[in-house]
Amino acid sequence: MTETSTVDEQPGIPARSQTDVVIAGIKGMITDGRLGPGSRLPIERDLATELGVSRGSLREGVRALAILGVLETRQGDGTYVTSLDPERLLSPLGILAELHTPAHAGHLLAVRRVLEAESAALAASALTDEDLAALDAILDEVDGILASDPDMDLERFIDTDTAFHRRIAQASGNPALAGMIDSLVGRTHRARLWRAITERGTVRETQGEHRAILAELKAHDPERARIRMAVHILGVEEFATAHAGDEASDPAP
Amino acid sequence: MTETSTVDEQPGIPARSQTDVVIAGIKGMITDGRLGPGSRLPIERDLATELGVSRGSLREGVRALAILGVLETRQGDGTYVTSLDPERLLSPLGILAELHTPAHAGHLLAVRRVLEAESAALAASALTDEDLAALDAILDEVDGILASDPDMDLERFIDTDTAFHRRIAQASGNPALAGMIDSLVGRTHRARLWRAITERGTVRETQGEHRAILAELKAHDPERARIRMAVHILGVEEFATAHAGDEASDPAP
DNA sequence: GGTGCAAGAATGGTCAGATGACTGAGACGT
DNA sequence: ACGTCTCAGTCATCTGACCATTCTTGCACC
Repeated sequence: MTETSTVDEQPGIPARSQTDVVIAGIKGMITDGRLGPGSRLPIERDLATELGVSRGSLREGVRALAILGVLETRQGDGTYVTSLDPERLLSPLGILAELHTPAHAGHLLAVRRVLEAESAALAASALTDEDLAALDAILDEVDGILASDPDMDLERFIDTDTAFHRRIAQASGNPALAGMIDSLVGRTHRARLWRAITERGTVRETQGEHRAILAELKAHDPERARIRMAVHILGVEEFATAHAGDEASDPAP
Repeated sequence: MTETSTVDEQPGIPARSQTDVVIAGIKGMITDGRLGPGSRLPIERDLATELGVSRGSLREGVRALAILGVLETRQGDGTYVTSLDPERLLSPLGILAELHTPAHAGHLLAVRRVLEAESAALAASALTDEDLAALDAILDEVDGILASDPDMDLERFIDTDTAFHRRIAQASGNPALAGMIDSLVGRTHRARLWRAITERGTVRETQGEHRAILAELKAHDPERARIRMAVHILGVEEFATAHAGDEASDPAP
């Protein structure tokens, strides 16, 4: 049985399954420097032999690491280590945004509030005129959407909302922070669409709050930007906390 | 070819591979309410048939969702949806802590600083006498470790350090926040051990800072606790940012 | 009737082999 | 030099068989 020999070869790694052997083996290759960002792995057949597992088990382990953003497979070419950037490694965080239970919506929004307030504060000092013009353009587009009420394109509104938050997060200059916010904001489309549909008034309110945030960003005032962003998200957080028992009650700003 | 029929059955889901079909299919079962926390999935053979894929492809998809904390498989029993708690869904975040490149250590620490400062502030209002006694016991244990210098058990020191931060995060009352901190703190053992070994002085300094944090927590002063925690992590963040090019230079407080 | 144990059924875990789909490199033609 | 085609290499998928683990059920004993 190859499991015994594999455990012997890697003392301290309690391998519970062959797939765990694969995951631990590849992670070890990365941490010990044999593989780095962008490295190509040995072909499946050879790597399976090296790790003492079947090709099927190897594939299961590779698939797991792929969804974690560590590896990417290219059919016909090979399997590669990704850039291991925060954006890559944080993308699985979106599953939390998609699948958490309604009882936890408020908790998640509280985390977002903390992160996004920080990113707004950092961005206030870093935003260029070009960035600010781009943010202005996003909000101008929302004005256009609002002008077509009652036939507002709510899908488009959600997209602009996401773009607004994303742009600010990127301007923070911290890729880990931006990646985290991106994952938390970008994958809640369905719930936010639901809220926009059921509570039309929040669309205008959100736009007003976005304008207030942008004004402080333009003033390059970190603390005011932080406060504006925090209160923007706090409204929705309180809504979510109050409606934690409702079906699909996971709103977002 | 089953891929075509599967795409037809789930319009709007651009399935790129059979495993993607599986992942999207199971996620859909969760979001549309057919499966909930703790639910048992159909057996592999039946589920593969239902989704129109082979058992091997089904397994790859299940494995991917398992490592994301969405599913857990029990041999001989079946495959289950997890509790979908933040703790579960955030555990994959630890991969970021393990595999990010040194260039991003400072970024990650900055995120931790924001999150942990917030958790300290929340905890300051929520900590019970029992919690505070437990935190005191942790730091007393560290005093014992320090007393055995130069034969300090650094592994033990790292464990107590982790326990201290974890206990505070849990006391915040926000499981998403606690889960995130847990994932970011709990999986950086190797790098923190390296720092403790190479810079013995930081062990005493850390203990001093932990004592200061605990004093503010005992005083139930959210803002002072926030500041103490922030400056505690800021020191290491600045160290990491200054040594971003060094090998294994990912320290942590 | 209650308890414990063994056997069998159910189900996930693994492997091997075959075939299909895709990619990149090299050869060839213009 | 550039574009196109071919082929070898490699991942993607499927099938079938066997192994390992867990749970359920039946039976024996008290």
